[in-house]
Amino acid sequence: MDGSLDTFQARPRPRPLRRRRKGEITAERILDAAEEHFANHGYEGTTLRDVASAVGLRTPSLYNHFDSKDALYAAVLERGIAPVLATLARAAVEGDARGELDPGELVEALMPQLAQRPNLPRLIAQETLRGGDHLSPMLRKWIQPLFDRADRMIESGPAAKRFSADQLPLLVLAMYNIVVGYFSVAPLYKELNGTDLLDRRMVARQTQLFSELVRLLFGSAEE
Amino acid sequence: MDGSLDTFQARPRPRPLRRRRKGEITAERILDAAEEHFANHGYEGTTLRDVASAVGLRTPSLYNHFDSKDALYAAVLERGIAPVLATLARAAVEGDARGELDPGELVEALMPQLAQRPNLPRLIAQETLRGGDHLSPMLRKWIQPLFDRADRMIESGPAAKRFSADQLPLLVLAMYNIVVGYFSVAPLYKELNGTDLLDRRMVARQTQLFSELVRLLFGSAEE
Amino acid sequence: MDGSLDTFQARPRPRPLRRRRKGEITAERILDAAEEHFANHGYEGTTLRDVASAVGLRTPSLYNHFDSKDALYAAVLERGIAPVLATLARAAVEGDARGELDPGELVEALMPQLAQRPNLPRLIAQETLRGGDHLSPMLRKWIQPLFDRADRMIESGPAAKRFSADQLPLLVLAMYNIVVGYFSVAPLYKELNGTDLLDRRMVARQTQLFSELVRLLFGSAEE
Amino acid sequence: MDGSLDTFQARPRPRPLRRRRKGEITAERILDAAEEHFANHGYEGTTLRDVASAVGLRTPSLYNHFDSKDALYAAVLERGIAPVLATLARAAVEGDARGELDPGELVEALMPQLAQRPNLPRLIAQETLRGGDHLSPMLRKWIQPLFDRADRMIESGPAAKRFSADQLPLLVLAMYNIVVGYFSVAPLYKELNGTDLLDRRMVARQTQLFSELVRLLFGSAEE
DNA sequence: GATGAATGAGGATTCATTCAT
DNA sequence: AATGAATGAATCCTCATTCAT
Repeated sequence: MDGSLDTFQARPRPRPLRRRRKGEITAERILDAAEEHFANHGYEGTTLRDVASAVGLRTPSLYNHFDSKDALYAAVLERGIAPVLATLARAAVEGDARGELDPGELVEALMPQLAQRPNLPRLIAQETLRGGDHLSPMLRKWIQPLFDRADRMIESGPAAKRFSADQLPLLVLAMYNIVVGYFSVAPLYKELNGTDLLDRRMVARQTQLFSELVRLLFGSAEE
Repeated sequence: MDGSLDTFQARPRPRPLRRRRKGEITAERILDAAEEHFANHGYEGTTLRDVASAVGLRTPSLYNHFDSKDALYAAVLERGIAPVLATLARAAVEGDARGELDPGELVEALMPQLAQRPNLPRLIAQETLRGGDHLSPMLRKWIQPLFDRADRMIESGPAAKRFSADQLPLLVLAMYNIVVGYFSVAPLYKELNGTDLLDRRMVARQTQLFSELVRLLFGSAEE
Repeated sequence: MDGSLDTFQARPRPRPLRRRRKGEITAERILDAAEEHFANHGYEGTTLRDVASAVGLRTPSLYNHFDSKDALYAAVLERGIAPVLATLARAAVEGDARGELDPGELVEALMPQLAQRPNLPRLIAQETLRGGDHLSPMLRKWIQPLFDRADRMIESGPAAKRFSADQLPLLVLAMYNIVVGYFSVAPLYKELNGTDLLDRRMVARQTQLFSELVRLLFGSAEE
Repeated sequence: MDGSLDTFQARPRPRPLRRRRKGEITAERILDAAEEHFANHGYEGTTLRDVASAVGLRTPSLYNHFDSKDALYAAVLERGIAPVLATLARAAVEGDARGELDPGELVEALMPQLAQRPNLPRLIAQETLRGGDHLSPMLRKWIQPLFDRADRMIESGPAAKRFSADQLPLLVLAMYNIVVGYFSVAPLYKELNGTDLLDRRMVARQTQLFSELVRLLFGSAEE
């Protein structure tokens, strides 16, 4: 439950948790800064100098930790997306176990996680816009099953009664866009409206609204 | 006195299409190419050489038509966004006239328009992600009232009975994200799933789904 | 005394003075603007666009009047320098005729002429700094005899008694620099001190000072 | 506590000159090359490629040492002008101390210094011609007091008896132009006459002539 | 592990010049 | 005679990357 790569990558080593080497810490700080810049300015809009100076380093030092700009980008994506996928996977497994998956529950697990790392969804949005052109193969590997699973989950759920089979994937897509879009729009929204969507209360409100929405659409028919 | 402005503003111009100056045509083609690249790769990810060579020109020739990369970008945004706003404005006016605005109708007017120029929503998404940082003041001027109007429309509509005042703006935002996201995801979706979201049938399906959704949420209570 | 090329080039044609073609007028205006810019910013610092727009034309139109930037530059130099040389030549001839040349007189003839076209000396200064590198051959042809004649004039004058033969050329050079420098410095001087060296009174003062100086150095010994 | 700062701040450092960092040497060589080109071709006539290749570098390497062409230019001016000003200042102080400043002495101190770096006066001439337009504020700061001081020195000197108060500043200007002009003309002079004004003997001769001149004009009245 | 220095590739932009209109 | 459009060449500058220290 400590997030980070471990949740995702099985568990290979006996955990050197005690004290991470200085280098590891630096690498982490680089990843943080890079995530921030990549999320805000996209891949091409981010220069290694930006990243380096955000960490208090000179550009060449980055190469002590990452092989290239591309590698850094991949690492950022990987580190960010892994725990999200883990969450989804866990929810799916549990749902399967219980025989039915409560989509509202899933939402309530996912939203706070994204809210804690709002750069993630924005990063994904950037990638999505790039349209698979520069899309890292890794991401492709992950998004694919995600959509598949979602489709299957829903086809077998109560939503199938309310919408035609044709519409179900589009519905999933819509939900996806609501979530990713919420975080993507946040900075602009704040600048325009003054309201900070990343504020805890706003996130809570959105989570509630969204889970209501999801239950309304996919949930058990009793509503 | 029927000088140049008329040619630009709407009117039954004397001999309109017959022969636009070669330069105007070129400028239009540049705008097309630029829209495509900006939508796919963002501002920084687009090079003037890309644009020029897509039009069959050398880079410096672009400067015969636009003052700078920035000016080109602004022109692309302006040309693209204007008609969309016009649609929205028209719908709003009609709605006001009738005393009530049917959101489903609005959707059914908007979606095909966006589908015809799918770069537009993607362009807006790019801008949104950039977070108002590079956001052209023009865009700011347009988005602001858009949100305001949507909020007001809804507050006075039947949705106000179903959702709390707090949630209404978030609902609007969600609708916005569904639309913009739909087109943003299209290329990637096609690459992953094989389904082309921009295909006429898919757009129709999405339009229908979306307008149902909108009516479900905002529409008259009888549903 | 009407300046212009005629004074210099003997007198070939019967003078189409009646009405110059529009083209000639335009050419003249181009020369004026070019002179201004070349004098202020040097050859490389002047763009044809600057010149053209100072005349209210577009760049390509210049090519209807001059073959190239270089040709324009040469024309500016030629038009400007010719009358000055004519003045000097006339003074020399008269001096020869009288058996002795009064340098003070020469100064008093030259200074007002330069003051009327202060761009000229600045242009020459620019050229001089370029050091013969880009120095138009034409200019070379003119400056050479100028120095020679000055040297001869002085060697045979009373200054030869007061200064060694070695020093005489340097003295001539100094006088040259005083004059050219005066006009070269003018704009900066105005900006720094507020005093406009090109003002009529200042020029008069400088002319008087300078001719005193010249008489003091080169003049008849009785002083 | 004798950490890093001491090494940086002035002090009898342990081994100072032994080995300047390679970068410092390169920067110096860049300054040399830039000075040469700026003096000969002016700011606009100088390309960074010229400078770089004169040092045996590629253009982008210059940016490891100077922030921009402008910054390089400013550095050249600063480095060149500082010692000259120091000389003038020293002379002024000594003159003040003795109660009277011998202008001849000043000349004899200044001329050899300029002769050693003849690019300097040419650089100043270039700047002067540009007329304060691009004139670095730094330069402005320096030239201003220079003229002021010169004026004051002379007003209180014996020259005030020989010339009217009106003429004194013009006299100072003339002296300035003689000096700056001498070096500015040198390359052209050599090409035209064959005589190298920068040759030691010529400089000596000019120095003598000039100091005679100065003494004649400003010096004690006994002449 | 950090960095100063160097550089090839490329990016936006300017410029002189040409040509068809 | 004037100009809109096009362009090769060149300019300043940035960037990712390398390497020696």
